[in-house]
Amino acid sequence: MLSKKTKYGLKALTFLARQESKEPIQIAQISKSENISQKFLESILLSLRKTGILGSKKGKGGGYYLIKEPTDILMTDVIRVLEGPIAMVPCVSLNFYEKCDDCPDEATCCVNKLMIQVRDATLKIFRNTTLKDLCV
Amino acid sequence: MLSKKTKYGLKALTFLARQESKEPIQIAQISKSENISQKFLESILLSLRKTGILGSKKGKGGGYYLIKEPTDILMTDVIRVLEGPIAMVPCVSLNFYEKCDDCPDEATCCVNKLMIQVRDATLKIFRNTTLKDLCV
DNA sequence: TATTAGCCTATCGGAATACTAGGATTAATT
DNA sequence: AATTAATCCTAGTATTCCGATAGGCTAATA
Repeated sequence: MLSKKTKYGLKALTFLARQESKEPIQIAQISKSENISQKFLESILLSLRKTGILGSKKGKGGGYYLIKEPTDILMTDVIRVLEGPIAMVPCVSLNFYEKCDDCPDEATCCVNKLMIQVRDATLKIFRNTTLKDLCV
Repeated sequence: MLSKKTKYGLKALTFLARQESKEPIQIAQISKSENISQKFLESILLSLRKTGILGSKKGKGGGYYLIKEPTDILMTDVIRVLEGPIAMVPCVSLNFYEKCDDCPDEATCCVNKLMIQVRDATLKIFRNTTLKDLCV
């Protein structure tokens, strides 16, 4: 299940990508337009800034803005920041790999093989989708 | 993230599918072979029985067994019983649809469109995978 | 210097997850 | 009939995570 954090994050990013000018947009404005709790959104945007997807400006007239062009922002990056691993099981995660403690051997694990397929299919979509594609 | 319930359930089903005879297998045996807490496994197998994927025999010499051939047991059915919705968001779920309360219009929702793609890709895999495929 | 807006940490309630306990029930064996 | 072995079933618990909130701090602008 997709977390609200990810959902809200994607909505906020899309909102920013739809702006014509590149002036900073305030949290309050995004929060109202997209029906998102302002304080919660605040923490989401903060994490997007810390990972280099968003830029921010403090003080009066401040807000958040996209650092890169929407066509250059890949879903793989966004999802990994917001949701964490794309894989459904740590033992098939490319970026967040962890061995299962109950599994003696990954090579013969039925779950492992199935989840690799799912991971690859999902990755294929996220790698081929940019923020621009979400704006349509 | 895949729940342990689903993971254990898949392992147990695969274990049963690998058996040569169709005699009932006891929970204790599966639990030991697959490193799964017996009591937890008990509740998982129970739900698989209630949804018609497994059969059981009570009393001495009892246990669980597959009702259908492994080639006739689809991942779509197993996953839906164990994990619930395959979709990552209720608003794109085929079997567990729910409207989002924060979304005014699904047609223009950026998350919706993306998650439909993911759902379809995942469904395609689960529809083309049977329990037999997991046994290899 | 006053105001605005992001920065940051801490916390909290509720829901879901991952189990666990213990008795009831059923069936085979002795 | 008694014993044993297994599932059935309800309930409960411990822990973790999620979504959200509170409140002060810092930086930038007017």
